[in-house]
Amino acid sequence: MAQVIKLHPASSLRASCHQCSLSNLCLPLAVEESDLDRLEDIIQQGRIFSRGEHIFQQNAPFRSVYAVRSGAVKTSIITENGEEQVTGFYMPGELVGLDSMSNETYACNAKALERTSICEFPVERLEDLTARLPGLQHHFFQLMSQEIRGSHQLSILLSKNTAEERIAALLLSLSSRFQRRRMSGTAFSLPMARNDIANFLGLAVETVSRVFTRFQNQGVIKARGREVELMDLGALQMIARDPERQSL
Amino acid sequence: MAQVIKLHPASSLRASCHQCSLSNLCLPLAVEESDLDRLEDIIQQGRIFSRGEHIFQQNAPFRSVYAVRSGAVKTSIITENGEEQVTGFYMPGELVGLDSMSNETYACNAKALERTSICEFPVERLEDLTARLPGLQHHFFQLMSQEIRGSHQLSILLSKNTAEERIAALLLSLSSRFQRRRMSGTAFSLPMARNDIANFLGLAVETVSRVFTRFQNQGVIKARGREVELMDLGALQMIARDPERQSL
DNA sequence: CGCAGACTTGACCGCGCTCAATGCGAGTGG
DNA sequence: CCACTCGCATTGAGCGCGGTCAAGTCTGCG
Repeated sequence: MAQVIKLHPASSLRASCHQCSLSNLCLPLAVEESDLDRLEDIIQQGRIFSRGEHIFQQNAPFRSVYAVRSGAVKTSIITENGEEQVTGFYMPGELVGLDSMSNETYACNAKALERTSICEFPVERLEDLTARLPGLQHHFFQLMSQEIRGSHQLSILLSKNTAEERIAALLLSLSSRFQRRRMSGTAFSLPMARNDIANFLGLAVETVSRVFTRFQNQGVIKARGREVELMDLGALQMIARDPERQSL
Repeated sequence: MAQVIKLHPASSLRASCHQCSLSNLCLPLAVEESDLDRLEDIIQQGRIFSRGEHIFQQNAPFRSVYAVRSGAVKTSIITENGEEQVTGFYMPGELVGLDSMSNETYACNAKALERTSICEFPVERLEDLTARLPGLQHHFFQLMSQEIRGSHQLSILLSKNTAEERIAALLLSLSSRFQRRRMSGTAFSLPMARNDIANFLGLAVETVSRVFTRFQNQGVIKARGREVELMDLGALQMIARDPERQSL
């Protein structure tokens, strides 16, 4: 079982919310510098999970929410008939586990898609803290609200859009999330397998594969394995946005 | 524009969170009696909306979340291409608007499906209060978390299940929500039109209609217009749950 | 080097969408 | 009271997107 890695003296780790390049994503701008110290006191920072390792498992007792620091995380639910449904992909700066805050147990599985560094927020102490820091409470309301809206967006995607539209939307979402981290928004490596993409988007793997090659033949993307290059962002946006697009 | 109705002296209105038969749905059991008084101070109670009237509109400045007291509410998003997507139906005791707490504006429209009574929670004052009452804060985290999970469930329904399974699941959801209010869980009147059901479930109206008649021919339900009677709950659960069901 | 898992490609078919017509109940006015 | 209309619901015919099944190919890892 992975443990908190202590490569540095505690003081160096303590300081890292301030230093962390993600702090304005994962943490609120609204949180004062002084409040940041209080937050850091309760956080377990930088635990490493290797590829395929679970961060938490469905139905395990709920203790913490988790921020992705590097790498990528996939969340999924095992339905009553034993099938897996991928509910989300989480990139650095994003919070995992907010959907479990109503329960005594985790509502989904969270698994590292690659070597991933995670910060842990124990909820019991977090709720004490949010009660004392109105800015932090507001931030958490915001984060959860965003999660709801994101999930609504996903529902729309799944219920109204074609395979091409769904995949274009996913590629654009990943693009903007890479770009937010000052990485290339047009050439990146997909952290997840085709299977996960298909499952997440409610498609068959074969369909995902076909759409990828179709996009490639149209010159919209280049893809080899998990390496993707978005050649024509405009075209992708057209595809994702406009169900009634005419040509190409 | 509808105004707060003042049929009773203020004192009578003031007391009604205690009296309200929904209080253990809409409000936390965790909230102490004494805290309930504080909550009541900030609530606008019992405003009436007639059928088709908006409770709030997408992109309007966000001020409040709303609890349904009687009637029913439909929320929807207008997408960039001008299409409507129904994101939820809200019954008495349920909170509307939680998906907007990350924003300065409402993320969706909320419309009364029938004559509906609504309690309003101004968020600015609510956040002050939740910061002082840990139980209330916890309750709101729970409510929002439930909303996320519900939306994930919807995503699964939309991405994995057939038309019959989706409709069976909706009927069962409505059934249990009516039952929670001590109303019949087997015979009720749908608050929404077929169109809304279709939109919500990502289906065509024609498909909804066909599935209703198919269910009826199988003796699983009786339906005439919006009046529905669930004849065989077990069968419905079978249909909703098990994609690999054999007979019937 | 060889195997397993991931990805691609092809052939076929069925669910659910589209288009179009009809049924039906409620509200309106002559 | 009936004729008319309008919105909503139902029913039918046809078809296309994407699922399923089945090979085949590529890739990485031991």
